[in-house]
Amino acid sequence: LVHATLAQALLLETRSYVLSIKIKEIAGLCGVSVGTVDRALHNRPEINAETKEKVLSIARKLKYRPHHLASSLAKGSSMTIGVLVYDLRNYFFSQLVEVIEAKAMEQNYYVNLMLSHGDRKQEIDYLDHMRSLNVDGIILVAANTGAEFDKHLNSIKTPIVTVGNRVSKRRVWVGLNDRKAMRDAVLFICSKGYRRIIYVGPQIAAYDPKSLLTTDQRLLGYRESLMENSKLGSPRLVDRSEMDRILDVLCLSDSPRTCILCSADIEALEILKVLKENGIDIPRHVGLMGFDNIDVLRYITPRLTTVAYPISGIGETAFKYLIEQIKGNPVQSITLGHRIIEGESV
Amino acid sequence: LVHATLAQALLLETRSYVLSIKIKEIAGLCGVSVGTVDRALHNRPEINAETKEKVLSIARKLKYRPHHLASSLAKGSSMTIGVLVYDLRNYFFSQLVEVIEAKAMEQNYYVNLMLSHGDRKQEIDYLDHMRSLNVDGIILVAANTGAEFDKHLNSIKTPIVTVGNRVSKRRVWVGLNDRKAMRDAVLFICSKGYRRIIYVGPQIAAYDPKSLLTTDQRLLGYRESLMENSKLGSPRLVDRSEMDRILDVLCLSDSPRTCILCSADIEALEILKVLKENGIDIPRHVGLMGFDNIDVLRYITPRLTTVAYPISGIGETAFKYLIEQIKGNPVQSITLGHRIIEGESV
DNA sequence: TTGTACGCGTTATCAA
DNA sequence: TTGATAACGCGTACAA
Repeated sequence: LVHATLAQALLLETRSYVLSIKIKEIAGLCGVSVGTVDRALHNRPEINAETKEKVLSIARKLKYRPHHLASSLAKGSSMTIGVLVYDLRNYFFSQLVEVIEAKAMEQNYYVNLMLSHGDRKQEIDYLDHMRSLNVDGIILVAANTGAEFDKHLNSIKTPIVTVGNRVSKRRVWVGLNDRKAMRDAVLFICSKGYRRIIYVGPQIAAYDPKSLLTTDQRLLGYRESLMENSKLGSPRLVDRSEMDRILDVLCLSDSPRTCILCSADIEALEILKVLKENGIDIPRHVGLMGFDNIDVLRYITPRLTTVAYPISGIGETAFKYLIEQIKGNPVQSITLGHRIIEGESV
Repeated sequence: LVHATLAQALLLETRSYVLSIKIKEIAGLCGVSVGTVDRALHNRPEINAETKEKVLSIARKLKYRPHHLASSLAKGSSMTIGVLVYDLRNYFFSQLVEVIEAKAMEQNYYVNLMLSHGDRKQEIDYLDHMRSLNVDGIILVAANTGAEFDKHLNSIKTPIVTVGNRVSKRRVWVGLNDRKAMRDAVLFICSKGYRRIIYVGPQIAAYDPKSLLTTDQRLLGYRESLMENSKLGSPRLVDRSEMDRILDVLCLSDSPRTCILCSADIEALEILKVLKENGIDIPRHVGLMGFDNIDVLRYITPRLTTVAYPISGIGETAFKYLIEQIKGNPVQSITLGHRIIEGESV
């Protein structure tokens, strides 16, 4: 403080709480160089204990805070991971993000969350944006798939972990075997004596059997197991957008025992609502099965039968794998387990 | 291109798609200065049409993308707004964030979303972090309240709009009149013939009547209207954490007609579950009312009576007001309307 | 132990 | 119409 000029002393008085203070100003106030201030702030060894204490005390007094942009630019790293998901109203995503954020905080990482709304252009744009923010790694629930996009991801020289939707089979990924899970669902329904299974999901018409998107994998699982199981008849698909057709398709009067299998709980809830409104009893008149085990199911009656998987586990694993990659350690993809939750609806 | 050296030509071949290219490199390839490249990229008038075209074509070819950190640091602005909320599993927040993100995208703003988890220290830390990111404005659902925090917010020289919880009465804020809304809820319940109203909410014990937090305002509204209405008896409060006590408190046998009023729908759903499990019929044995009108209510039977308000409107308004502030236009706080949704539970 | 000076990638202000 | 150069705030190798 002895070196402080009048102007600097004044600055100490008035500027605290007003403008953010810079390393250079602290240096001026302490009568040392910016290098020394830096050494004090990052407690490096090469510094005298007294000067260090002086610098730190002034820094505290003036509530110094490093300017993150500047430091990230200089270091080429930002202690930040980018997280890119579709949408937050979807329980899977909000839960996933919560877990990742909590884990990141523990390890002093910041999270930069972006929403693609499932828009492929937007997704690419945000990924490029993330790169230009010097994020240290990216957790991605991809809307794009395929070789070209995979190549684009490679061109971003940042570690990436994909979650849920797979971009390609080579890329690091954390998720579950959606196809197998849906096959298990069909088997489960069968075991309960149903002889017809209708599938309801989004964008049924645009379904691509080669796609690695979870929705397509789920539909694929359903189709496959129906094809293999002759007594179930051929697959019957209803698009989410034509939910009102569900009653026609059911043709309750003459049908064999029927179950509606949904690509997601949220579809199942929508159908449940329609069925209730039409006085159709579940599971007496028709069975209903969901997928995801979203949290609100605990408030729904009848208890919905569904497929559960560890969302928190997926989030934790994705983060852990990302950190490993950032550290330079190689990691592999992992498939987490699923299980059927038997409710009262099948 | 004529000015490109061999090394530079090589660079053009191999480096595209590999590393991000910089303005300086484009300048080198085009044989112009960085200033000129900048003029071309930001199509400023002071540039020759030909050179501009040349620069732009190279930039396109090499997929130039401005480095956001560097540009934000230099400009002192980042075309980014910070959004700080509690938690994303809460429908109010996820919906709010979705709307803000959509609006921001329309106007070419990026969003940097952070989660405070309701932690006051964390909140302050993240706000400081935002400042050090040169965000142009902040939308804040505050966990802190009071004069001191208000002062701290003033010290951040960034436009701020608070949502929901008020920090102080002077600060720009968008929300609803929670207190009045809860008073209306009590009146509504009364009008249905109930003579006892029990209130369920979080942290009842820590309730501070001077606080501007929405939860406290809601509880205040309940207390006030009960005090003023002698035939309802004195207020009875049950903390969320002791939900199991609810049945004892009810004392269904000897009681006057009772309704449970909840600080939020999510509490009401929890109670609904308990009541259902105990075979208590709603609204015959007891009434139940929520607050928030969260989206999942559409799947719940009986239809829950609740208080609704325009979440999207709040988000849009908050964003609009923030942009106005960023432009330097003064804005005032605004209270949006609420209304009671009459279900089948009261 | 400390100070200097350059680099991070862009923007902006001068001269030329 | 251009180019050189100083910011932006911090990190760091190198010299002292």
